[in-house]
Formats: sequence, structure tokens, C-alpha cells
Amino acid sequence: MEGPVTIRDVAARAGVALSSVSRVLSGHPDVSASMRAKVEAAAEELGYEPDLLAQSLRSGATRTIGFIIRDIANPLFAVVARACEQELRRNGYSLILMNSDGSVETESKNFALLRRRRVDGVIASLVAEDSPYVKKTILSLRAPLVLLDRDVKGLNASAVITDHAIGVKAATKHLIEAGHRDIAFISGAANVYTTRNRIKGFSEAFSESGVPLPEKLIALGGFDAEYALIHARHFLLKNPRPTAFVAGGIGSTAGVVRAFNEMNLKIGDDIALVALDEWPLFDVFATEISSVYRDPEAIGSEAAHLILEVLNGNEPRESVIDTKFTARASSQKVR
Amino acid sequence: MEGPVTIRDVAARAGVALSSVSRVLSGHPDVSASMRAKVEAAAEELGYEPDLLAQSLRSGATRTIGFIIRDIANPLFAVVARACEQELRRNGYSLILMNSDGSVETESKNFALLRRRRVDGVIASLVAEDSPYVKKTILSLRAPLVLLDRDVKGLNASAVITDHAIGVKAATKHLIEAGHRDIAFISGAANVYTTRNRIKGFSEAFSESGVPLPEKLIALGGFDAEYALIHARHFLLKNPRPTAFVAGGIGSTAGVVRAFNEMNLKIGDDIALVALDEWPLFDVFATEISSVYRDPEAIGSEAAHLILEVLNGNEPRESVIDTKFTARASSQKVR
DNA sequence: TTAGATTCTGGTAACGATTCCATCGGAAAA
DNA sequence: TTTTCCGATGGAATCGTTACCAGAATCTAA
Repeated sequence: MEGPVTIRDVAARAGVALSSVSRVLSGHPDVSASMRAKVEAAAEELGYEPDLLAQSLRSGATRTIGFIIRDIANPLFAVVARACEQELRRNGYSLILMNSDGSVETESKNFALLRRRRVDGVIASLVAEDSPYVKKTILSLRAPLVLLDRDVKGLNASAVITDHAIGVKAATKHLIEAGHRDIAFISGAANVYTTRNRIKGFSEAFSESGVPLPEKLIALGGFDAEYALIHARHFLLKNPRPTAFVAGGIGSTAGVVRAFNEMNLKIGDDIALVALDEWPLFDVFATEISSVYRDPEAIGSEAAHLILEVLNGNEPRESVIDTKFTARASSQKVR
Repeated sequence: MEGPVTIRDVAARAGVALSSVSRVLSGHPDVSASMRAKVEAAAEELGYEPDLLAQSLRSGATRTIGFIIRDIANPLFAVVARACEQELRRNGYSLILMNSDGSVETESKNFALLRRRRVDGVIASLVAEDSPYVKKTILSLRAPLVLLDRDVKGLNASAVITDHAIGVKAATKHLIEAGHRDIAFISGAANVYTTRNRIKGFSEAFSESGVPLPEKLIALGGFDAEYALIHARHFLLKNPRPTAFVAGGIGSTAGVVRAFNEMNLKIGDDIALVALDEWPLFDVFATEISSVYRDPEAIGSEAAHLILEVLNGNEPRESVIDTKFTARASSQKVR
């Protein structure tokens, strides 16, 4: 007696037709009590488990959701993924994880593979919004899509959008009120909503305060630590030197702080800093750093809800998560 | 013209039998050049993509690997997962991610679901080694398994094993040589190899140094911050107070450091600390903390290699990753 | 020229499930 | 008693592939 037991084996054991077994197991109303008993006994004895593959082929639904992300090792997104997976699991869905490694091409291949796997939906944080390559791929998905913090026209997708502007604006106003004028801003490229929305908050704080925007101190090109390090170094050599930095994301913060360390600048004393996004052990090892916080748990479970909504026949929609600025020692005084 | 295009559509378009289409597309040798041209043209025009679901049902292989982990939000495991996914993706496999949320029961359900999904293999970091519940589930998997840092008898599984003992032993000897005697050790429960292997290194350092093991200062019960916080508090109220702590994992370190903060103990001055495992921004915000490091990239890609090996017909085997102790300011002096 | 091998192609049976359709009783209605 | 209807069941088609088998066409060797 080898191999997994099929519905055929159960039918043979119970001495009934396969269609009857299927009816019992899928809870069809038109089955007699005796039939139900026979089949359930046989299934139990043989340890029968329906093959999800075969069910999927027949039904057209895989109960599988693709999750495409730039890098799961970003601690913020790891929490997003966890919350999302937990919520989907509770609803009987499994999550297929794919990193796009910051490459539009890899991302596109990932979408194509998920399509071939016939996933029921995709949750994605795109590398860039402006690649027609990716857009074409997405349009051919034939499955609902939830975007994480991205704004792409003409997709008919749901989205979890973070209101960065409100937090960044509060942070920037706080810095301006503390007397800072030369405030550097380093973040990812402007071809993602995240960056544009952050810059919006940054700019508005200046215009509303009647202070000129330090355009020369804005570097938008990459979320990685390396990019931030290079540009922070560069800014720190300027004259006058910026007195405060806003770092867009965990990678950026790492790069900026490395630059500070290189120049022996003590955060909060020699230079002010606001970090956008927090990370694990933030409360332990970065207690003094002002931050703009967004709740990754909320983002992840909301993404799951949005995709489930569409799978249940509702229209796609957007959901907004807010951010909160918390002032700490790193941004109090001006040099 | 609705719905995804099937091999049947291609056959109709090319005016040939479906079996011929299949032969062309799967590279069978016995096809004429003209047939190949016709079919490829038709497939191209229709944008045909084979359905992986149907292929899997037919072939018995899903090219899918399950990845079961306690918590993907642990930054170390997020890196493991990334490296693993990247390597599997290069080999045409996709990764199904599941968190077991620290629950043996959830873990068991995850295994069962992966079995029903007919995954080709599973990579898992078990919550506990001694649950017969889980062991039974694993044995019924009918697919190769790679364990991460676990030692379970009678499974015929591969494993990526970390040699924690060597690093912990070096760390402990270093502390002893610096004059520490009352060294506290806080980590997860002893029903996982990780903990036992760490304790082994810890104990050996004492016995080899001829110093009695401070058994009262060992707390093995949970990898989470809460557990570590409670036990660190408790130890810190003892008389004499421990002069050094070894914290087993990122969660433990968070808890221990919180306890230090509560009591206003400055790491490296008032109390010594060695952290087992590093985390993102360790080099930026924890530059002074001595650590025992293991390379999560190596663990992840090695896990992928091991599962691919077995899928290619080789026997399961173990692979050992080493650890490295680095002394920093946090462990130099004795109080 | 004929037998045999070789190349190529189409038809069909699986893989493991669901679902429609037809059939057969028995119960209810006439 | 006959007709009608409904509950219960088995058989067959189907989802999209692959693989086996048989037959046709071409080629090689006697």
C-alpha cells in the first residue's frame, strides 16, 4: 500500500462510487446518513487527505497569494509579511514569498511565475512605479492585486497607502522650530509614492513656515545604506554644513549614522536626526532618536484584508495607514 | 477570446494534435523542424504559458518548497529566508512561507497543509524537538526535509547545524579571564539544539577554566524578550549580582538590555554583556557590544543547497556553520 | 523488391478531484 | 393504482497537462 491515498481508494474501501465520496466530503446536502457514515469511516481509516493540486485544477482557485517584495530582510517588511501571512492563513490561504532584489526585471519575472502558478492574488511592493515593463506584466495577471505604498495609474488594484506626509511634516516643522534651516533629506527614488509623499510633507513644512526649502540638501535615489552613506558624507562636507538630517527608511538611517560616526558627530549634540521608520530593538538601542513611525502589523493585516475583500467579490479600494512623529533627544537642539 | 490560453488553443491554431504541441514545448527529440516552427509560432502569437498546476498534477512535482519558521520578523531568520528564497528561485523553485508563531500546534497544521499542497520539500526551524505530535506529522510528509539548527532522531532529514558552542565557549572564556565569575545566561528552552549547544560551550568554558558553573544564573525557557526581561530583572536583584550576561538571541538581548536600562546600568561600565547573534544596524547602534556571530546568508543558501541535493537523488546530510566571537567594549572590564 | 528500422504524428488514457446528467427507488399526490 | 416528484446514487465528462501506443511515412539494408 504505497503512495498517498486518493478519493478512488476511499470509494473502493467504502464500496461506493467516487462521486458519492466527493459529495460526502464536500458537504453536499443530498447524501443519506448511511452513505455519510460509510464514507467518513473509510476516509478516516485510510487517512485520506484531498489533494489541493487536483482541487485547484478543477476549481480554478489555488488558495494561494503571491507576496512580492524588494527585500524580506528589511525588518519593517518582515513584520508586514508576518502579519499578512498570519491573516491569510486564518482564512485558508498560503503565501508564496518572492524577493525582487531591487531589480525591475526580477520583479517582472516573479509576477510572470505567479501567474503561471495561478495564484488567486498578489500583494506587492514594487521596485518602481514607472516601468512599463512591470505594468504590462501586472495587467496580464488576471488576479486581484494589492499594492503596498505605491500609486500606479490604470491598474484597478487595491492599495495600502501610508500617509508619510503627515508625520514627516510634523517632524520637519519640529526641526524648523528648533532653529534648524539646513536640513538634509535622504531617501529612495521619486518613482515610488513613498518618496514623493515624504517629500511632500517635507516641502509643506518649509512653505508653511515661510522658510526656503533647502533643495541642494535633498538626495533621492536609493533606500539602501550605501546610497545614504555617500550622500550624507557629501552633504557633511558642504559649507555651511547641514545641522539636521531626515533619513528615509531603515537603510537610509544606517547610512546616515555611519557617516556621522565617520566624522565623529554625536547624534543630538553635534547633529540632529529624524529617522523615518523604526526597527527591532529601536526602543532599546535608539531610545534617543526621533522617529516617524508606521505600524507594520497594521499594514500587513490590512493588505490581507484588502485582497480577501476582492476575492469575495468586492471592488478594489485603498486603505490609508497613518504615521506618527515622536520627538526625542536626537532632534532637540540646534548646533 | 477569454481566459488563459491552453495547449488545446495552440494545437487548434497550429492545426496539429495537442500531443505534438506538448512534444515541441517540452523539447522532445522526435519532432520535425516544420512542426516545431508551426507550434512555436502559434504559441508565440497566442501568448501561451503552460499551467504549472496541471503540469504538477501530471508530473507529481510542484517545484515548491515549504518554509516553516517560528517568526519571520526575527531579523536573523528574515535574512535566512531571503538567501534561501533567492537560491531556490535560481533553481526554479518557489517558497511557501509559514510562521508557526511559537506554537507546536500551528507548526503541525502548517506541515499538514504543506503535505496537502504536495510541496517537493520543506525547510523548517522547529519550535520544539521533543513533541511527538510534530514528529508524527513530519514522518508522514513524504517529502525531503531540511531542519535548521535542530537535532531530531529518526527522521532521515538533512540539517543545517550551527556550531554555537565554539563561539559561546570563546566568549565565556573571555569573560572568565576578565575576572567575571557570576555570569548569567539567558536563552530559549533546552528542547532545541540551539540552546543545548550554547549551554555546552558555556559549561565547557567554566570546566576548562576550573571555575564552578553558576547554575543558579542560567535561565532557559524562551527566546522572546519578555522571558529575558523577567529573568534578567530577577538575576539583577540577587546578591551578589551577576557582573556579566550572555543573551541567547536577538529577543533575549532586547529583554536583557531593557532590564539594564530599568536599573540604569551602563553596558560595559556597570555590567558586561555578550550578545549571541547580531541584527540589522548592529554595526551602527551596538558597536560596543561583544557578540557571537553566525552568517545567516550562509545558513539560508546552505539550506537551499541541502534540499536541492536530496531532490536530485542524493542522501540527506548535515552541514555545519561556524560562529565567531568578537570582543568589544561591552565585555572588557569587571565591575 | 521487401523486410525492418526509424522518424514523426495523432489519438487516448492517465494525474485526482468536482459536477452535471441519468437512473432508480420510494414517497406523496391524484 | 397510477402519475409525479424528489432524494440518493453511479457513471462520465472535465480541468490542462504528459506519456504511452499505434499507425503512417520515410529511409536503410538485404
